[in-house]
Amino acid sequence: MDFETVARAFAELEETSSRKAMTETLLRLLQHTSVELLPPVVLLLQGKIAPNYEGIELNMGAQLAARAIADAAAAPVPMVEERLQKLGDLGLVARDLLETQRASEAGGGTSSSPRLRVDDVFAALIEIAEATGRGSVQWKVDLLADLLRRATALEATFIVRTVTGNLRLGVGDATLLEALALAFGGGPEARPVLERAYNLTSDLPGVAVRVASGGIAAAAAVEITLGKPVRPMLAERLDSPEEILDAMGGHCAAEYKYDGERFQAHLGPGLAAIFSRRQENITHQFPDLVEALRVAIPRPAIVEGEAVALDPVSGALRPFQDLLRRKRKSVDADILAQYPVVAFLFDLLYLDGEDRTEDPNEVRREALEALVRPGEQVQLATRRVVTAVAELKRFFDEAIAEGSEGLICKQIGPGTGYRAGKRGYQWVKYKRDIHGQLTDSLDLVIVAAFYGRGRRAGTYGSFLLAVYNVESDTFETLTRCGAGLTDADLARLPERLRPSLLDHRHPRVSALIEPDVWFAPSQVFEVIGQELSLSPRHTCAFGVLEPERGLSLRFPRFTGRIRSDKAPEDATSTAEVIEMYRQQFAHR
DNA sequence: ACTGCCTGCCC
DNA sequence: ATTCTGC
DNA sequence: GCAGAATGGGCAGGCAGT
Repeated sequence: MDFETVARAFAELEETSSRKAMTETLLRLLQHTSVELLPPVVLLLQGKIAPNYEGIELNMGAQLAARAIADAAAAPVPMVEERLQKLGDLGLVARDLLETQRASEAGGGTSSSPRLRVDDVFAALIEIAEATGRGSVQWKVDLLADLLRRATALEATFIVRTVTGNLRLGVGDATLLEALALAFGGGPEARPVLERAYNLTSDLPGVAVRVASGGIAAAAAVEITLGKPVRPMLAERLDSPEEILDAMGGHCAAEYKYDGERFQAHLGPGLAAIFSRRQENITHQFPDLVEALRVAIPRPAIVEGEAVALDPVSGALRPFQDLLRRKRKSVDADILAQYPVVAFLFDLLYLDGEDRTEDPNEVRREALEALVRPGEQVQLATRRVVTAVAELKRFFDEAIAEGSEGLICKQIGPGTGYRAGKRGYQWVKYKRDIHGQLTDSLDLVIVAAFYGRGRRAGTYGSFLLAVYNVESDTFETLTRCGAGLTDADLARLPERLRPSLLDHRHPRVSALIEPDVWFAPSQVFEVIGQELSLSPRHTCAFGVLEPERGLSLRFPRFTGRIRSDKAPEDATSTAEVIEMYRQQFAHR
């Protein structure tokens, strides 16, 4: 199969917004794909080269792709960057530059190289992924540049986007499953069957091959397998206990929401694997946990929990940032001692060869409690069934006091099986955003901006925001912010900010980050976030709490309010943010 | 040997 | 992670 | 409400340049 066929379908998908029409396009593509080619085609549609749990990475992103585009189109890298600023998409830059180059060369030898096949492209991507060691960065760039030279401008667009992990077709797993159901399952009725097969195995190319060669029956026969990660059930968010109990039907099981890393452990004879929320195999990060889980869970099982960092001295729970120290390739005895972790288990998906995902929530929890022999490193998530708003509030306060983020509230009763791969209101997270003594939001000064990508091409994508340091009369950066901005906001902001545009950093602004454009401090954004963290990149209170570190905001977003009533000097101050940071630990 | 840049992946 | 938008 | 695409902070690890 020519890659051009895939690229044409991609282009059609990109231009379509109707989901129905997109599914039709996908259907046609899939029907023209042989079973042998189905895995690469499905993976390319997912923008991947392997399922997540296989751990194959390109280790090539936008910067290296830009170099390859420059090579292939015989253009200087700055020209690539200049086009990127305008187009907001490296794939479009590749198309643009290659078209220009080829138009100018058209008179010369029109030796059209042989067409790229899907296999060629896929094999080249795998080769890029496999390149490591000295000289490998340049080798990756060379491989991609070669591929782009052999590609049409349209093909290059999607090759580049695949490499940068940003396909932007409007096609996700759900749309692909719908199309697979139509193509090989006999109709839309097959979708739930395929969805289930995917959610239980995290292996979309595998599901595609199964249904294409064995029909719907083969897909229906898919089962949970030890060693293959199940796609996790996810929670929606609500902000008040009233809404939550309402959504839950008056009662729910509330569990502490620990601020760590969610994991799924697969334990069986001769097998112990731990997967992350996105199905990455992270077994190597937690050798101690693997051993503790083996001891605590003596039977074949799949359990889910949260791994949380501990203070090695006091044993108290530590913030998420501490856990990140564990995210490494090799975890030796020093790291184990320095960054101990504890697991809080909260679900059971599989036990003694049996799929337990259809069991109601409370049945799974009871089975988990009966199964696990808790120890120092393996415990059960604190849980309480609540039936009243006041009770839920009290439990929430307890959770915060004990160092967790809040609660996950779970529906109980008939029909509350584990909905693998779904985000819904069967589980609801309840957590609090930052709130200081004086305000429950932050008023931050826009000091710079970054050009937008994708749908934000041609306007700003995010802003660099600062607090006001009263003593030094300077503006210190606290965070970038791009979430919460509507299309309307983004449409009018450039005009509003134009009078403040500067060539260089304003002398009263202190920043370590290099943005695309600078502004004289003038506009004030109202922003919320979950909590303040120590930051190596932001200058707010730099060096005050820790050497070489300032403060930043976790999960920042714009509230929609521009404080035109406030001057930059009326923004939240450095001192206030320091006080807020200290306040975070007051109730722990 | 040190440092900065880039990437991947947690949240 | 959170948020916005088109269907 | 779903699905997808925008956007955030921050850590380790690998490579390249010095």
